[in-house]
Amino acid sequence: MTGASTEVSKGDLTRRRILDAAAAEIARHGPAGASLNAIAAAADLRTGSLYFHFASKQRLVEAVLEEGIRASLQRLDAMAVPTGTPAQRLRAGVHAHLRALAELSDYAVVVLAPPFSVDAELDGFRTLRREYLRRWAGLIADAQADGTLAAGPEPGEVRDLLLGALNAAGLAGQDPGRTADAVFALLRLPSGPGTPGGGAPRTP
Amino acid sequence: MTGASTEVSKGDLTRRRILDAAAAEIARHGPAGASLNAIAAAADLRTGSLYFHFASKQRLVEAVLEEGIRASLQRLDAMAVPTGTPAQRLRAGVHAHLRALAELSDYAVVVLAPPFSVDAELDGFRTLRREYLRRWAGLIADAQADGTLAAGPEPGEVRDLLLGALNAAGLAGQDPGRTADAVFALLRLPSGPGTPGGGAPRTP
Amino acid sequence: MTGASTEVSKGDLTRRRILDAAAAEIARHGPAGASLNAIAAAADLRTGSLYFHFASKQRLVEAVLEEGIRASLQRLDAMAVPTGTPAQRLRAGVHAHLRALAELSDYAVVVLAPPFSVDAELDGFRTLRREYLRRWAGLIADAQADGTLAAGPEPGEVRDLLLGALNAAGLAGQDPGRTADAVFALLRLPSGPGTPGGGAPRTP
Amino acid sequence: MTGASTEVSKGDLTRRRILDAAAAEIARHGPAGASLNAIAAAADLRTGSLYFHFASKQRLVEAVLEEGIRASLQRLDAMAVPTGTPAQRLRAGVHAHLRALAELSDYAVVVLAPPFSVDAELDGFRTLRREYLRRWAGLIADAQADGTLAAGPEPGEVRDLLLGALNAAGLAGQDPGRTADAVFALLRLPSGPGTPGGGAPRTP
DNA sequence: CATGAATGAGGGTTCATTCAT
DNA sequence: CATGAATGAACCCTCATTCAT
Repeated sequence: MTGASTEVSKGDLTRRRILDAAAAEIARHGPAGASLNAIAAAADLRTGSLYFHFASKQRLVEAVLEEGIRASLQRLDAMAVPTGTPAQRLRAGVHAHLRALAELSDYAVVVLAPPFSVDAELDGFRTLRREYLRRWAGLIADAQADGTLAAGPEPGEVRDLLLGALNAAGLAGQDPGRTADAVFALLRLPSGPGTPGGGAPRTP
Repeated sequence: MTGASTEVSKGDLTRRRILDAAAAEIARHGPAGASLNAIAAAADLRTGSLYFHFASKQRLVEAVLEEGIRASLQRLDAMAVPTGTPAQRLRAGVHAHLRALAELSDYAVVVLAPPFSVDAELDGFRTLRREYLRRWAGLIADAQADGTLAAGPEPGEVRDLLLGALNAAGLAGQDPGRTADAVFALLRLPSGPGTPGGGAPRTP
Repeated sequence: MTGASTEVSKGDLTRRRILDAAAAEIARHGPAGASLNAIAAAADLRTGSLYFHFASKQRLVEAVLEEGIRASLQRLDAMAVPTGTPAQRLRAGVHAHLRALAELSDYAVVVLAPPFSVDAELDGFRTLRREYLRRWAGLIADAQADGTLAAGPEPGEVRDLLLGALNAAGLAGQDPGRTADAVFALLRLPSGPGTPGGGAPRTP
Repeated sequence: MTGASTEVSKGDLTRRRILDAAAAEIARHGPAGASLNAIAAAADLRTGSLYFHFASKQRLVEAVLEEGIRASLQRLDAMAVPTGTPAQRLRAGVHAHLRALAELSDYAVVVLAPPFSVDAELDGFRTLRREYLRRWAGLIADAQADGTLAAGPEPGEVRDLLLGALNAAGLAGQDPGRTADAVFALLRLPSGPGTPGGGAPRTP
């Protein structure tokens, strides 16, 4: 054998390079406008070599989308843990989402800006995205239940508005900390003692 | 007779058909992914004929973008008139924007979903868009000045968040009236007597 | 208008050039092995230009096949007219088929040598081919009925054997007249007065 | 143990699997249209592994052709033995050819449907094929000499017609026994006592 | 023996664009 | 105004082939 079981093979590294290049291309030109030629060039490969790692452009796009939503979900799970008050958890969720936007950059753009033709089956992506949205709806519902957020509108509606706001700021390149503060202020959330450590966690 | 100045010529009608078809194509596949063949087919023309009306694909895209932002600006001007309290004007602006989203459909998608490659010069579009954003920043600043909105964050920041929220709801096809109510509730705006006529204007 | 109604347009001429080039390519390499690049080059066009005249390679192949079987059927109709004795008509059919092979060359090869992947729908072709085979089965049945051919085997079986023999000779480039004489001799058909004019018609 | 000379090694088995898969692919899509990827997949190998057994696609095709003609020749040798009357030997040859068509299936198709691009050198195949055709010409000449077949046409001509007829029936999947009977009837060969054992040998 | 990974050439197809008619 | 016809570049993809492991 050539190494321990946790070793990343040469193929895995290439695959990652392709994914990164694809995320950048798709972020810039959309799924339909993204060029495999450009992606291959950015990954330092000939175009045909992509097909050793992904069966089609469609599959490559799908992998990028999945990767993006998977990483976002992971961040949300890590921060918005089920302990704490609804307000605390809501604030943590906001921070997680903004962090994902900032850290995943191209992947986030791809995932979050999808009016355009994510038309195909993409089942893996859709499943993960639904899970992400469901998680958020839960956070919102709890916050509505204890009065942190206005109780009238449906949780799904509120979630769409909130994520829409966060995405717009994140895609525009706003600093996550500032954005979080602004959102909390607009929503009239008490900013003080809710967050452990007395302040909003910033991205490192 | 081909004379009277207010008459819409055959050419103008064709131009409009092309614009509508282009807006739909771009909304579906993005500027890069939109096909002139498909646009021409939807407008009941041969592809080459497009070039009588628009000098290039770039110019056609530009015209669609301009048309979308122009119509949005027009709606904003018509509703958020400089009379009334800041709160009233803010509420009117929200209604105008949601209305534009609902009524302009494809054009709105094109204008509002812009991470992707609006790469070229597009000066006309950019000028109008800047004007639209400036107008909104004004509404926000006034609302912050009288306490309707939290005063901490910068007006531009707030505007991006607010429009981001509205766009997300609008693109998702939410009912404008419901969305407006939800937004006002979240922002803790008094919903009652602020709006002339005693309630939120709905789209007809 | 630019000319009389029977005029062949520039497009029609190009279409014919493409068909001829395609027939040659397909005859040489089979449908699957035929290259649109090569066909376009032989027709003095760039590859993409083919698509103005044919929607796909599949459609082009289909058109070649149809053209070949159509021309064969036309020759059969012209020669094996329903007057005359069964023997006369059978002999005329043989001459017509051999003539088609000789005159249509590439088209004939394409039509007659089809073990390979004529996999798609090709309805037009199949209909014409069935008609051609039906016509031949009729000729054979009549010849069996009056003793010209042995009566035991089914007409369809005999037709397949006979056409198989003719095709093999034709594709090998044998002279049609010689081949016809050989076939008649093997089948012990009286060669003399059966053919109007006292002999087998030769290709000019 | 890997030793004994009659043992089939693992490599030989793999080689056979490749040949079978190649014959099927070529039969379906022609030599030019056949894909090494598909062949490898059908043989349960990665594409690159084919090159351990065959130096190139060309060589693989050549091996399939050789195998097909070699097996046909072997059958002809086994049945059309130089004892017996010319008529008996002709009949035996017909049976041998039809049997080869039925039993070799894909290999037979590949060998017998050769308008398409057997373009390369393929010396082994050509030599064997020439031998096969020479053998047949001998059978025919003898049959012409004793009046079993019409004496006019050249033996090579007759052979092409006869094999063309048999191939057409064989490729169409006709039952070998029926086909043989039909051929003998059409050629007015006495069907009775000529065949040893009093009847046409059928395929088991 | 076989695979994983890559390559360059070519495959069929669609693209935006041009221009004579 | 609009079309028919053509083009060259780019598209996504598959090919046969190589070679280190």
